[in-house]
Amino acid sequence: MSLTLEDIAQLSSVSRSTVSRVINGDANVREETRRRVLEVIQRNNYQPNLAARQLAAGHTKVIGLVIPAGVGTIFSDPYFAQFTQGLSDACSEKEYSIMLWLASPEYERRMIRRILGSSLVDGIVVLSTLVDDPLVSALHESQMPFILIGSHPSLEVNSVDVDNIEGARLATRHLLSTSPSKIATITGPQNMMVGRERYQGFAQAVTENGRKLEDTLAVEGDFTEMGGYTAMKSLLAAQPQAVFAASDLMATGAMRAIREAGLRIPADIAIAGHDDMPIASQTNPALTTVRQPLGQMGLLTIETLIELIHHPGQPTRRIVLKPELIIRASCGSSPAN
Amino acid sequence: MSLTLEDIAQLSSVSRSTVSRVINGDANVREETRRRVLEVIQRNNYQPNLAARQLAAGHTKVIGLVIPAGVGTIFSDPYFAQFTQGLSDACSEKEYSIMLWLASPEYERRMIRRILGSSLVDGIVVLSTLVDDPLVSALHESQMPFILIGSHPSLEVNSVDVDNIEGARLATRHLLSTSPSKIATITGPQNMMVGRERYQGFAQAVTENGRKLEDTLAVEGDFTEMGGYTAMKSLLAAQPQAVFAASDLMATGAMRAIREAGLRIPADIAIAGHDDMPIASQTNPALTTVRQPLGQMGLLTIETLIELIHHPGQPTRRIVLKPELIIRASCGSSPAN
DNA sequence: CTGAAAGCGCTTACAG
DNA sequence: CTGAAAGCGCTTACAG
Repeated sequence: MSLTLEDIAQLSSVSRSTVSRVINGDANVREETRRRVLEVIQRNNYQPNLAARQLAAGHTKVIGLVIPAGVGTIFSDPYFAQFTQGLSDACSEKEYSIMLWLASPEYERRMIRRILGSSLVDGIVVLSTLVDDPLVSALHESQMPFILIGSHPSLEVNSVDVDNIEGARLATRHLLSTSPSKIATITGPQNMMVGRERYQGFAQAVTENGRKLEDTLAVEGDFTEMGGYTAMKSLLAAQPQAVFAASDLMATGAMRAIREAGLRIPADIAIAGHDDMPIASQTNPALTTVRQPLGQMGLLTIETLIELIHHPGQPTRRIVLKPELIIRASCGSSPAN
Repeated sequence: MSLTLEDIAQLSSVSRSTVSRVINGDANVREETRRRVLEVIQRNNYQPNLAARQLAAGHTKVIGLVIPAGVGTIFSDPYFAQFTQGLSDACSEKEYSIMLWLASPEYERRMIRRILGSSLVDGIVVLSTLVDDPLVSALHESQMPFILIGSHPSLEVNSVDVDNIEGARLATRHLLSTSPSKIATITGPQNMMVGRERYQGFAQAVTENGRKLEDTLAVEGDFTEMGGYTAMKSLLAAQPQAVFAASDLMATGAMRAIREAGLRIPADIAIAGHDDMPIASQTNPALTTVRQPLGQMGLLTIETLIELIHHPGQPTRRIVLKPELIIRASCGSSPAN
C-alpha cells in the first residue's frame, strides 16, 4: 500500500542503494541526483519502514522510557508528566520516538526481558525512584545504553539528575533565615534516593546553621497530599515554627493540616516545598519551593543517550543540574504575593 | 549477541519453521516437539526480534498512544496519568507495548505522517480533546485501526468514552436538590468536546428541574486551577448558591476564590466538580464529584483495538461508559466527611 | 558517485 | 506434523 524504497528508486531512475544514501544523508551522492530523489520522496510522501530499517541497520530510532508506576499513585505526580513532556519535546527535535513502559511490579521481571530481548529500542531512560531497583541492575548488566534519571547508591551508571541535596538545602536555609525556634521536615520515602537526598540537604542546612540535628523533627511521608497531611498532624504536637516538605504535594497536605489546627501560615508555621509544580503558585499563601529544570533535563537526557548509542564504551557520565529556589509567601520572609 | 530463531532451531534439532510455530501457538506441532522447543526457549531466555517479526508478519505488537499536549499544561492533569496507567496495565496483560507521542502542535503534521508511514504500530489510541482535531480526520482517512477516546462531532469513528452529559447531569441534579435560588457553571473550553458535553449535561439538568437556562450563569474555564479561580471570581458578583465546575482542578480553584471572598462552602455556595481525581477527597470540605471508570476504559480500549486490528472492516463501534456520582461534603446534602 | 548483491531475523504458503 | 524456500523493506560493504 505505502511506497517502498524500491518504488522511489524506480520513480527516480536510480538504484535503491542511492535512495537509501540520500535518505540517510550519505555524502556520496551527486547534488543533482540527491535533489531529484528528494523531490520524488517529497511528492510521494514516502516514509521508510522502520522495522526494515532496524533489521538491516541494527537500530531503530526509538528510545524506551521506563517509569515504575505500580507503587501507589506516584505516577499521577505532575513531576512525571512534566518530565515526560520535556523528554518528548527533545525526542521530536531529534526525530526519535518514545516507547513507554509503566512498570507495575508484577510485570517487572517479564518486562525487563522483553525490553532487552526484543531489540525494539536503541536505548532506555529509566525514571527509577527506588534506592536499589532491580531494573537498574538488570540494565547495567545488559549491553543496552541507558540513562538513569536520579542516582544509584552503588552502581556506576550514566545518569542525569537534579541536585536534590542542594535543593533541600536551599529551601531549608531560607526557612532558617527567619530563625525559627524549632524546624521540622516531612521527608520522602527513605527507600527512594530523592527521599534520602532531600533529607540529607535538610540535615546539612541545619548543621551549617549551628544547630543540632537531634533537636530537629522528621517524619516520613510518601510524596502524596494525604501523606503530607498525616505527617504534619503528627508534627503539630511538637509545635515547629518551620517545616520543609520534600515535595509540593506533601506541602499542600501539610498546609491543610496546619489550617485545620487553626494555625496561620507563615505567622505560626512557615513552610517550604520542593518541585514547583503548577499548584505551588496557587496555594494560599503561595508556596516557597524549589524548581527543577525539567525541560532542560529532558533535552540533556536525550542528547546524552544518543551520544551513548552512537559511541558506546565511553566513560560513565553523571550530569547534575542545579535547582532554583522560588521564594513566595509561605515562608514569611518575602512580600506576600 | 542474543539468540535467534535459527539458534533455537539448532539447539532443539528442528527447523526454524517449527520453532516459529510453537512461538506463535500454531496447533500443528506434535506435543512432544512443542515441549522440547519450549524448554530450549526458556532455558536460553530467548526473545524474538520484534523488528524481524513485524517485517515478516506485517504486524508488531505495539500500539501508539497519541496525546495532544502542547496546549498549556493540560497533560499534567491527573486524568491523563490515570488513563495512561489504565491503558498500560491493559497492554501488559495483552502483551502489547505502548508507543507514546505527545503531540505538540508544531510537530503535529509531521508526526501524523511519521506515525502512519513508518508502520511502527498496529493501531492507535488518540486522546483527542479538540472538537475538530485534524489528527482524527487524518487517522480516519488512513487505513490505520484507531480508537478515539472521546467523541467526534461529525465523523463516524470507533470510540470509547465516558458519558459526559450524564456525568454533568448527575452532579448538577445533586446541586439542584438543595434548591439553590441561583445555580452557575464553570465550563471547560468550548472547543473541546468534553467542555461542550458537560455544559449540555448541566443545561439538561437545569431544564429538567423546571428552570430557565437563561436564568443561569456560565463562565468558560480552561480546565486548570487558575482558570477555575478566575472564573469563580467573575461569578461571585452574581451571588450563585451552587456551582458546577466541569473539572475537579477548576473546582479547586473555584473553592479558593470562594474562600478568599470570605464565603463558606457549602453554607453560602455549594460546589461540585467532575473527574474524582485524588485531590477531590482531600479538599476542605471534600469535593462532591463524578468518577470515571478509567481503569475499565483502558482495558476496553485495548480489547476493542485488538479486535479491530485482527478483524478490520467491522461496523463502527462507540462504547460509552457510565460515570458515577461521588457525594461528599461540598454540596451540603450529605454528612460532612 | 553509483549499482548489484548479500544479509538482518523472522513468517508463511507450499510440498510432502 | 515438519522442512525448504521465498520474501518482508531496508542497509552496507564491495566493486567499479
